[in-house]
Amino acid sequence: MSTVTRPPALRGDWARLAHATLSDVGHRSGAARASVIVVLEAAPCCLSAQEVVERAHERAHPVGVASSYRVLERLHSLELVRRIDLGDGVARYEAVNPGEHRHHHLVCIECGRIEPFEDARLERALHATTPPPGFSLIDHEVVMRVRCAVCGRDR
Amino acid sequence: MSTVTRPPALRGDWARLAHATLSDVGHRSGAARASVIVVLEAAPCCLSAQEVVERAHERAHPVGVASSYRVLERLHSLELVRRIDLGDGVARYEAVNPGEHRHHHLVCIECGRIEPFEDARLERALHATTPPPGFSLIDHEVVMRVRCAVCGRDR
DNA sequence: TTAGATGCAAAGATTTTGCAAGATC
DNA sequence: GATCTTGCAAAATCTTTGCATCTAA
Repeated sequence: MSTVTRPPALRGDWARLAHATLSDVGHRSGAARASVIVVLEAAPCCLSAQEVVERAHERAHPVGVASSYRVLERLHSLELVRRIDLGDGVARYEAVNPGEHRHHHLVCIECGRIEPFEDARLERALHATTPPPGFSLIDHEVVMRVRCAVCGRDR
Repeated sequence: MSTVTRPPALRGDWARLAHATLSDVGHRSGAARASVIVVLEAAPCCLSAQEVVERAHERAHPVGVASSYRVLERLHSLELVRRIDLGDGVARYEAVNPGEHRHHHLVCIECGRIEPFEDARLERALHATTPPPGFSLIDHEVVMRVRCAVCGRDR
C-alpha cells in the first residue's frame, strides 16, 4: 500500500528563472507577464487562465484574459509551466519547479475541488511505462477522480 | 521494464448491454441512440461527439450533434462509456466493456494522433494509489504525451 | 395517447485572433 | 524609434439548452 501525500508548498525561485529564460529567448518584459508569473509562483496548485486573471486583479497588476492566455502559452512552450487537463473543459497551468517532485491531481467529480498528490511507486511505474517503438515520450499525466467528503456524504 | 501493448480490438456484446441497461433505467429506444451505440461499439478507441456524428452519417443512421452529446452523456452517467480528456479541449468517449482490461491513451502533442495502451505494472501501481482520507476513489486516467514517428522526424 | 427522444438553431463557455495603443530596449 | 507586449472586442470552437416535432410504448 503506497502512501499518498501532499507535495510541499515551498517552491524555489521560479519567478526569477521564468523571467531569465524569457529574456534569454529574446522576449521583452511587460506588466502582464510579470503579473502572471507572480500569481503562478504564489499558487499552491494549478490555475485556469481565468483564475490567473482574477488573482492578478486581486493581488497584482490586472491582466487581460488574452494576455493571460498568451503569457501562459509562452511559459508552457518553454516548459516553465505545465498544462493540465482535468476533464472539465478548462485548461489549467502550474509552475514547473526544477528539482521539485512531480505531482499529479485528484478531482472531485461533483464539486470540482482539486488537490495535488504525489506517489513514489506510481512515479516509478510511470517511469517504466514507455511508448511503443516509433513514439518518443514527453511525459505522463495522471488524474485521480474522487468524491470528496462533502459530496460523498449524501449517497 | 514493463511492456506496453495495444489492447485487443475484440469486444463483447457491449451494444446489447447498453440497450438493456438503458431500458432498465426507463429510457426509450430511438434512432439516435441506436446509431451512437453502433458507432461506439465499432470504434477501436475513443471518439469525440463530432466524430460519432460523422461515423453515424457514414455507416449508420445520421445523428444530430445535440443528440450525440445527449446520448453520450446518458451512457456516461450509466458508466457504459468512459469520458476521456486528452488535453486538446475536446471530450472523447469510449465503450466500457466489463471484463476488458482498462486501457489508457498516448497522444502525439504535434498531430494529435491517439493510440490506446495498457500496462500491467502501471495498473497495479494505480490500484495502490488511493486518495487521502475523506476522498473516495472513482478511478484514474493516465495520458502519455509523446511525439509520433512522423512528427518526431524533423527535430 | 403521452411522455420521452430527436434535430435544428440559439445560447453559453472557453480559447484564439485582429488590431490599435502603450512599453521596452 | 522600431518592435514587442497588452487589452479590448470579435471570431472560432466545443458543448448545452430551448422548443417544436416525431415516435416508442
